[in-house]
Amino acid sequence: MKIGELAKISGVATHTIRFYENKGLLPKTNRDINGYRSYGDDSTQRLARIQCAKRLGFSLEDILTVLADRGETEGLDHDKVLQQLDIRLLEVESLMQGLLAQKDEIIMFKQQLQENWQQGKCLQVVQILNPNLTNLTARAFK
Amino acid sequence: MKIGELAKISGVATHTIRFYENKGLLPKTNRDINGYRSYGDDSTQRLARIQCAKRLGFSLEDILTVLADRGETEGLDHDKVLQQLDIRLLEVESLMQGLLAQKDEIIMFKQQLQENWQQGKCLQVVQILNPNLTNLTARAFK
DNA sequence: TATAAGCTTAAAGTAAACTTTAATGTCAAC
DNA sequence: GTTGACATTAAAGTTTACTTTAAGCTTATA
Repeated sequence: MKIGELAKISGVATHTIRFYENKGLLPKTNRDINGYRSYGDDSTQRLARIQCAKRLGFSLEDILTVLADRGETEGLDHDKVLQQLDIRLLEVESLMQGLLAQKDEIIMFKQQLQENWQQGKCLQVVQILNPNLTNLTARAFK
Repeated sequence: MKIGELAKISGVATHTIRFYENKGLLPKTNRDINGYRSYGDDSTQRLARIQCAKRLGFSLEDILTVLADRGETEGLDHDKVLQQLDIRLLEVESLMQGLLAQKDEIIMFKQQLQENWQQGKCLQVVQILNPNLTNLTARAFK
């Protein structure tokens, strides 16, 4: 399997796969005579694991650390894994609270705006908001 | 008022204030004879507006765009501002849904982990998680 | 008078997870 | 035999909102 096919199957772009290999997230794979990377089915699984860990909220750095530790004699500690998941859970909940606060703030702002345009303390802010704003992207916190 | 005092009052660090000035978010201010920046009370308001817009989820870029447009004859369009707020509201809700999904996934993962350690499809992933993980930071999506 | 705190600048560094570039090589099809 | 799709590399670029650094003035306090 060449890198393009793996990319299609896994849904991960070719350059991302190479990037992962560079980072050490994926092992160096065999090459065909022409120098092209040649993958087996285990590669799909490996990529799937990375995607899954990402969905759980772990960074590539975290995953890398783990991969580096593989092959050591010791197994993984059940409780410690649970503990890490709990830490992440708290983080996620905290993020959700932050977003909720922001949502409320926007809603309140909208209400005030609809009630009295051009007046009041919070409306000073309106004066710096402008209809031509674009590029609103995901920026949730701080 | 020197920059340090403004920083205390506004809760924005001195280097951040200079950074904002560089970006054009704050106007170039008067200087004392010694070259120090000298601020009036309007600066606190200006900073407060920026902070408020940030709380609503707008980026510095967005805010900058707006500030650049100030001084033009035309006022702001009530409806368009509302529209922008709605867009941001949708974004925030989408982010919240993403986090909720992640939370559920972690919880399910935990359950499976507690039920049967070392077995099952999802537990393959556990095998790459490791107790030494640190540096879990806010990474919610993709 | 000495020391510490505060001010000045421009430029580079930081984080994360890629993406893009450039310059080139290989393969399958028409 | 040429076109187009796919492969290779290392290195630099992207994004956002700062933070840090370096090297040097100025001011207030003891």
